[in-house]
Amino acid sequence: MKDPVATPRIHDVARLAGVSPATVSRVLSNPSIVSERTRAAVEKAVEETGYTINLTARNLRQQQVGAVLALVPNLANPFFSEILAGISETLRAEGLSLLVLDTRQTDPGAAGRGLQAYLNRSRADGVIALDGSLDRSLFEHAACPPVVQACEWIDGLHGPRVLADNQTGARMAVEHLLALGHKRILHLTGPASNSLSVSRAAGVAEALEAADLPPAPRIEGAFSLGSGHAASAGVLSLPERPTAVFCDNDEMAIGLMAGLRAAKVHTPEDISIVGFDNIEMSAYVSVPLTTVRQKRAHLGRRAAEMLLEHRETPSPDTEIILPVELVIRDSTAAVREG
Amino acid sequence: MKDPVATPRIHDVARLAGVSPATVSRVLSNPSIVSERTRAAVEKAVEETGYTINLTARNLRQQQVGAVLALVPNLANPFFSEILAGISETLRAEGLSLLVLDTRQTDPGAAGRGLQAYLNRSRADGVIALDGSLDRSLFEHAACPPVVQACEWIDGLHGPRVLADNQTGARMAVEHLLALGHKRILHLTGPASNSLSVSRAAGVAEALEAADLPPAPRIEGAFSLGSGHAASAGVLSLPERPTAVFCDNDEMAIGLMAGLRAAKVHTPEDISIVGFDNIEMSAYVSVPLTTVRQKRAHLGRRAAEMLLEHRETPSPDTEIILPVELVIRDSTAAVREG
DNA sequence: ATTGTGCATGAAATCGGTTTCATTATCTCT
DNA sequence: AGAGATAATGAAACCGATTTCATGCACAAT
Repeated sequence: MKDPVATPRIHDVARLAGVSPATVSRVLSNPSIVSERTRAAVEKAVEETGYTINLTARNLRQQQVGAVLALVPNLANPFFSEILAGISETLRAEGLSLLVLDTRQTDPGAAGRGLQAYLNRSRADGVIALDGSLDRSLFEHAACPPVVQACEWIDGLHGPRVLADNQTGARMAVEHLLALGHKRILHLTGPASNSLSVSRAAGVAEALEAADLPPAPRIEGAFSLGSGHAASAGVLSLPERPTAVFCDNDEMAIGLMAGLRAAKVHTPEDISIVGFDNIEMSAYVSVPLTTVRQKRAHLGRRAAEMLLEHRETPSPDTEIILPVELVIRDSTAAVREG
Repeated sequence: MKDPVATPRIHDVARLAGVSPATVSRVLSNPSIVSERTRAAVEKAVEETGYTINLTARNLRQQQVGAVLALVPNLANPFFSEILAGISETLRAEGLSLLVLDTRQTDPGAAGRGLQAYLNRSRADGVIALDGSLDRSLFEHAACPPVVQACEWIDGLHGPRVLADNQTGARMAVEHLLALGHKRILHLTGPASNSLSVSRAAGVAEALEAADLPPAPRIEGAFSLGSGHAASAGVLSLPERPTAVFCDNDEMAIGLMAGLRAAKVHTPEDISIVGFDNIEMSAYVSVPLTTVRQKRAHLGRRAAEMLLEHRETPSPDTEIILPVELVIRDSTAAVREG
């Protein structure tokens, strides 16, 4: 007693259409080389049987996987998920699947081990790395598929990248504060080793130097609401309280504002605040946030496109820098005291 | 001149270890049935060659894909990405990959068509559907892998589900408002047909009935910050302005507060607001939001576990309802006017 | 009429594992 | 010692497509 509705195979379609499996395959993947008569017959047979191709079999034969892996530091962070949305869009147009892996998820000790298993040509045709804190050695294996770095980058790892113009963004933010008369500007950074923090610090330094001002003091955060909130204590305890803070992302900026508000320090009257990223929420908080806009979905799309190109013709160290723009809202104002 | 560093195959390992490919395969997937001597030899050979298994080949033979597909309505929404994180965690422990698809991404017309191609046994071993707005017919095909619905559910679609206790959550929220003396309570809903909106409306009705109050008037939103913001106009133009609003999610609640604030209507003095979900941001907005907490990561984990069980022994219509809890913050206060 | 050219197609090899089945060696029990 | 059970292993079939290669045929050119 065999299964009465076993899913049809290419062989079944071939028999019904009175042709060989090879011909069916050709109709499906390269119709132009098949005569019109046969093509019609095969298409009819496909229709009748409800045949759908077995991708695993095709992939095995074609030595590919049909999927791209995205490595994100934190899936729960909307910042990354919007980039993912862009990646997904581009991949889908190519018929590729998107695999997602949260790099912070494994227990720290085994983190490398766990990841390594996924960085393999048999698991994905390519990798988009959104996490700059990973070790380059993870990717420097023969078995590792082509990698494109997006948004953040990994120290010393070669290969194509697509980044936002972090340095210019930070410079514009600080220039905006300078234009408002601020001179004591604090930089609330991400983790010190993070590539974003580094390049944004460069932008901050650039703007201050041009204005003949000393380097900005820094407080190190973790890109999270909580770390921004926690930083408020540090900001307020400084001997010379800053009149403005540039934050490495909007979440820290929002957390910081919440902390300052609790201490009766108002934005922007008492202190101006600038963020980075322009997350959707930034426009809806009680003091809409001045920030630097990155086009995240676009960044994701470009990363995916780059990966597809890179697979065809491996490009050495192409680097795409996407422009950013300053969005001025209500969290920045002219400095009050001289 | 052949490739000097072709990736090793199981055959190469077998030759080096002086055994057959079959034995190598056994060592890799079922070591206990191989003698200790041979096992050691094979493991040494694996080590030396740096062999990694070709998953596509294994999957073809084993008639599986090694991946689970998650369907999300909007990848860029943090609400879903946190559930994804939970799903990912469970899958990863099983060695399965997580495929992600944004269901709103295809052009609306072809939406079904595009999705259909992914709802196929050759693309995934199982599906976790987080989008209740999809049509059940998409899943009612022989070729569709087992489906578990999570968070939202699809009208008329059978199969296991894991949901938050939406009705109780809404009831608790409204009971909280009633206890504060509110009687004119408005319900800011998601799209009318959304399964979450429906069951939360039931909870609202339940609470009001128990208090002998008429049904709550409703305004329909779209679960977004923008739609919450837009709803403020509607709230304020009502002939009898409500003293409290229960919102179907935190984002709408935050958007609504922003809109009310702009109209100089203060929370909670002038109007109390309750949200749903307890997104991280809710604790950091200027008036920390009273809301209903769902454990999203946990929900994701349970959904994945359910799918794994369901694959082994298809369970009919198991439904898991996860408890929720009320988180009281600052956006609700006793009603001022009698 | 013969040879050459190109198109359409089928037979069979192929991708790289897993699994069945048969075989041999080893051990146990009477 | 011989029969039967058990364990370890290899040969070959298998998963389901794609692709190479060979073949047959129609048509054009000589």
